[in-house]
Amino acid sequence: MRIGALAEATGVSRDTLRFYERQGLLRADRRGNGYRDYPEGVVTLVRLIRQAQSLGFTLSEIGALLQGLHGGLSQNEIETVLRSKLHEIDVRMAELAELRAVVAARLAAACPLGLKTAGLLDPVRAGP
Amino acid sequence: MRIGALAEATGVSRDTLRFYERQGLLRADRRGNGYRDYPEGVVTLVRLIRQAQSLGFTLSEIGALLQGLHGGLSQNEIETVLRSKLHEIDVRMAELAELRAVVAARLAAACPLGLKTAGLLDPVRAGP
DNA sequence: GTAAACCTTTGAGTTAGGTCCAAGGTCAAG
DNA sequence: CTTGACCTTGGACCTAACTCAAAGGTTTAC
Repeated sequence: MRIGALAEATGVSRDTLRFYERQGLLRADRRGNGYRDYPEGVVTLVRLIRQAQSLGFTLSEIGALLQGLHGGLSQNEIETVLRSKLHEIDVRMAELAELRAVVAARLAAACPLGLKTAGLLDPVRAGP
Repeated sequence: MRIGALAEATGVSRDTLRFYERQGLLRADRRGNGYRDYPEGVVTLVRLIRQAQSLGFTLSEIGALLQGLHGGLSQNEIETVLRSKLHEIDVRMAELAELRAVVAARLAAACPLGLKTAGLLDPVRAGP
């Protein structure tokens, strides 16, 4: 698969794909003429990168994860990386749940406002 | 409250606090000598900003939300903003749950690898 | 054989979100 | 009345993650 097709298939620009390669996230074989030739499954990989990214992981974090998955690390190291990512995800999810509760409470309270006098953006409380 | 105390209380640098002010996220009164004087509740506000930020909201998104909360928008507009934020949070949470499943499945499978031959980073499947 | 649509590289520019620094004003303590 | 810890501004600089442009090689289509 050449870069144009990959760009087309993933919605990620050629420039960005080349950028990801420089960052070590993607790898491509080369044809005789110097053109990149992406291996099978690269579309899925690019999609995973974008997904992880949209969730706040940096490219270098993703790179570390992929290095593991790519066989550069031992079984044990891979597990460690995955476990720590899992933990991060759980933390993020908990934070999101918290933020959601704050926003939902504000919404439920129809937000009478008094930003200065009330506790600004404290979670809405029950009692007086 | 002066800027140093706020920085101390929130763990956010003075420079960053001034930056947030330029971005319209924070507001401070001025004392006779020109020093910023932050109103009550600002610590909570800064913490909320950081929290939202850590979840992938941009400063300008946060700014829009705060404009609403700050009374610049009508009750109705505020509700709309909050509802749309709530929706975004829900989408994010769903995405996170998905990513978590992928990573967890990889981990459970102890990731035998074969990145090239297997579907790279597809969720691990059951049957053949 | 030439035009269009691909591809290559290098290198500069952009945006977001800070971070640092210089030059200087303010204020409490000794 | 100086020292030190505050504060002010303006502007330069930094990293991440792109994005674009220039100059040129390759393939396919006519």
